Amino acid sequence: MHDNERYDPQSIEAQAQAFWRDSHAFEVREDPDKPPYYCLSMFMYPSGSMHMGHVRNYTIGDVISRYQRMQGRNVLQPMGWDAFGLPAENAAIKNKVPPARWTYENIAHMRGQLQRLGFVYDWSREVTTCKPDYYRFEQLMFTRLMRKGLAYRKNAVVNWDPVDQTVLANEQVVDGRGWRSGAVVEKRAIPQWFLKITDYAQQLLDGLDHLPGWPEAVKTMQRNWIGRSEGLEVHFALEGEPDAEPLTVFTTRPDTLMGVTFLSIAAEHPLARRAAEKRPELAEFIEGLKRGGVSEAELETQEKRGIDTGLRAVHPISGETIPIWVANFVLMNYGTGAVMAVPGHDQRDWEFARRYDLPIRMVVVDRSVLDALREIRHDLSLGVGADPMRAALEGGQRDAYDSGAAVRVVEEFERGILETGAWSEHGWLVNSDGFDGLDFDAAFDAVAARLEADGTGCRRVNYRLRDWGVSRQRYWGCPIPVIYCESCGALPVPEDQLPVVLPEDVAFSGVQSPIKADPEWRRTTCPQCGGAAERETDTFDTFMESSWYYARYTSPGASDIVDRRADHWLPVDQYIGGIEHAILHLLYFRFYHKLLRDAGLVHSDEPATRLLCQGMVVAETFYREHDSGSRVWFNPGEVDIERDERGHVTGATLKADGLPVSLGGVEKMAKSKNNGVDPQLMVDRYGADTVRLFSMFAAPPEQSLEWNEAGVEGMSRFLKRFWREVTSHASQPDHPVLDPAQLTPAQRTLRRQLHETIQKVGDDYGRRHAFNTAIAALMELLNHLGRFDDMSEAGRALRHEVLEAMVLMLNPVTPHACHALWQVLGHPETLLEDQGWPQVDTAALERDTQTLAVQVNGKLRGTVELPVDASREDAEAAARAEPSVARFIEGAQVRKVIVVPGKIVNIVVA
RNA sequence: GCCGAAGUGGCGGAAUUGGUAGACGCGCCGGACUCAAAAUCCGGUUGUGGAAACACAGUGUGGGUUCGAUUCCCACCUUCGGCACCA
Repeated sequence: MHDNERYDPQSIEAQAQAFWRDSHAFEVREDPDKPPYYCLSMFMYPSGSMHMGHVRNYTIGDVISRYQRMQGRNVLQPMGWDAFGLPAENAAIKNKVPPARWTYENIAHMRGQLQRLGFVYDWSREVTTCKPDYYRFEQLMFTRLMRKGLAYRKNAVVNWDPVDQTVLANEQVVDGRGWRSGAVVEKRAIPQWFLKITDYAQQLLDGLDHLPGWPEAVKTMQRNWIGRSEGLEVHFALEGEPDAEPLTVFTTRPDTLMGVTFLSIAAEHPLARRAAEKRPELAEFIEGLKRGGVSEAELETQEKRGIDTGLRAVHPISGETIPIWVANFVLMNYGTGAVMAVPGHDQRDWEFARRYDLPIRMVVVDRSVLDALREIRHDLSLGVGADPMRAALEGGQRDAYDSGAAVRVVEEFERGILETGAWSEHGWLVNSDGFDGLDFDAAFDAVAARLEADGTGCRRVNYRLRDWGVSRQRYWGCPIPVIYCESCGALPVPEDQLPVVLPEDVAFSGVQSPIKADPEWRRTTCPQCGGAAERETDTFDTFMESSWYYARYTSPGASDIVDRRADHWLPVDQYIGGIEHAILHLLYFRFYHKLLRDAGLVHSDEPATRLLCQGMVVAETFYREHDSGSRVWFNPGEVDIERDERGHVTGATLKADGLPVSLGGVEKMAKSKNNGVDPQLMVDRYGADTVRLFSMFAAPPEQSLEWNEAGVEGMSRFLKRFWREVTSHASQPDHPVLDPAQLTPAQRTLRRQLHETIQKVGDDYGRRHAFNTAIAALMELLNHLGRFDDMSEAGRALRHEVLEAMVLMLNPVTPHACHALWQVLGHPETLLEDQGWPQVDTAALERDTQTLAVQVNGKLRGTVELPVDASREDAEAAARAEPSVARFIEGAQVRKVIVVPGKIVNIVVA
């Protein structure tokens, strides 16, 4: 039996955790009699020790899992390790430990931390992605994709450190320089493996419409990332080379075709390279563009620069000569690597044209300009085309025809386009030969028809999404299962030779991958001709492992990627992870599920039906500035906050010396600002339940959560109070039985509050995932109970009902305390095995009266208490009679009265 | 640069479908208990004016729609997340 007075989290938690562990309480099997529920939290990168972001993510998953289990579902909640990746290599260099050893030690430590927080996983399904028993199936899948033609090899650009002679991750490029060597990074094209995610672009887009349980923000970001656009491919013949391959561009604005004044191509475009052979200044310019990294943020924020290639194209409709420029903002891997420039109607082209003095032409106008032009045309009997219009505007005839106003409208609009900036809205065409007067849609169709008839273009759907480059030139990753043979080419490693094992016991200097440095490892024989051959030494992007782990959990020990058990559990019912994964991981995850489906391994279209993206954990920062300007950061635990008598923060002092420190604002918990709070320390100080409770209470799950130790103490106080309330009630010798029909008004009120709380908490946990308000409702209920000092038999019976329901409702968040208190309340069985969610007694919810707010002209002036069945007339009469209201309508004319039953009466007076 | 999100008391946040802004917690102020302190319990706490009743203002800024807007629309500001090799 537990100590009836004092709440001692350390011993309670040790007992509960031992029980869950020893009884294998959360290991599940497929059970035809119970509805399955698959609750998945994003698995852990084994960085060394758990941080608050993990605590938050996994508490959410654990609360949902335990809640769903109380709803009678067969809940699968697994955990694993996303164990390959760059940090292990960095740690290896720093600490002179092989990446494998560092990783396995971290996993062992962090697994213990998860258990100490009371997160209950089915550990029999644990996956560790750096082990051959996991990655052999990743290799198997890849070889199958190769055979299907969904994996292919092509050149792609990477960040190259010319000093270290190595490829750098974008993260390792700081201000355009290698993070270790400090050398200016270059772009370099090397052959790499790709998966054809673009073949699935339309499916990935359409699938979003069938995911009502995913946040709109994530779906919108994915839609924009996939970036479907409908437009035209336009072929511009090269001047003087009618038989050469034309320069093809893609445009979503065919209505602006007649406003093209130049073409822009990427530096890597074949035409640019060809032209550079004859023009040293062009070659130099292109060479200069190789400096710097490859990240899109870096490319897109660069100053827009370009150079004339000297090549000329022919406009497919007007036959005009159009110059071809190389521009640094044109990306080779988007569209065709070439764009038509319409400076009058595209802001980026406009800026480029102004900078290099290229012509700007107005070919689309708004309604008012179109009408003005029509007026001028009528008066002057001229067409809308460029030259007649110019003649009309410049010919000095405007006054003679009394069209000055119309002329000014046109001139002003055109001046805007020439001098202020591009007009990029849809409008009506002018200066466009036979297309004048057409609107966007009509022009689109007319231009498409014209080009298709001439063979100079066609309609086309284009996606922004690019194929997924999966090659990494690193050691600590899954080896790509490919063999290169001089005579047979690139071949998949035969299935019976998998896995291709990554050696773990290696010396790692950081400059070169040990498997690249080891000729023995590389050497193999060709599976086709039996001749000497070499292995691929690149490894997979770690997003490969995290794209299918959710499926492997369903089929532990399966001899294929997954087995039939996958369809029992999939799709995942609830997936939980950080918003930073909104695009990349979650798109690859969805893509991979479709690959598994098309391989016949699963029979659903999407991997997860509901998604919750939790926010970051942030904390206040504290620092002192040295004379040199450098800052020393102090952990929140080392600092005391000072306040004035109103509670405003006035400053902070360091505990160590009592002298002031500066406040640096609230930031994401990070080593660089030393504001990380160690979960382990918090668990040691307050217990896991308190840490879990605070992380669920302090903010709604999708917002950022500010860690604040005073708030943690508040949660500890609540749990102590609850513990005392239950234990002192349980110390009463007898247990009267509740008769709901025989209650006093005060008892009925408390019972109504209880059942309203049951209703709200269930809705908050299950539907809204608003754990913070669920906990607030339980706190309120405890406050009501604290004021309820009825020690009659009925009063004590009601208290018992309230406390029992509260133990059940708090159980998902604070399972250790509830495990103990359930027994304190006299239940011989454990809460886990036998108890469902408390039932709402709808009879207890009924009320006799309700409160209506009364407004005069929308301002609250009072409230009235009325029977629940009061009519609108009764409500209006009671509202008018209320003295605080009557004052404001006296002597005024009542224009209108709005009655919203059960809510409000608004009296509108003149 | 592009895509997405957020902004409410001293602080974290609540207000679920356009209907009483500030639930709940922290902090602070006052009180009880105590020789005292801690712990605990009780009360108060958006701002301004007022002894009070009460009045006025108030949800990032500026506009708009509505009987009524934290909630819907337009523009803007600030902060945060992502941008394809961090995971």
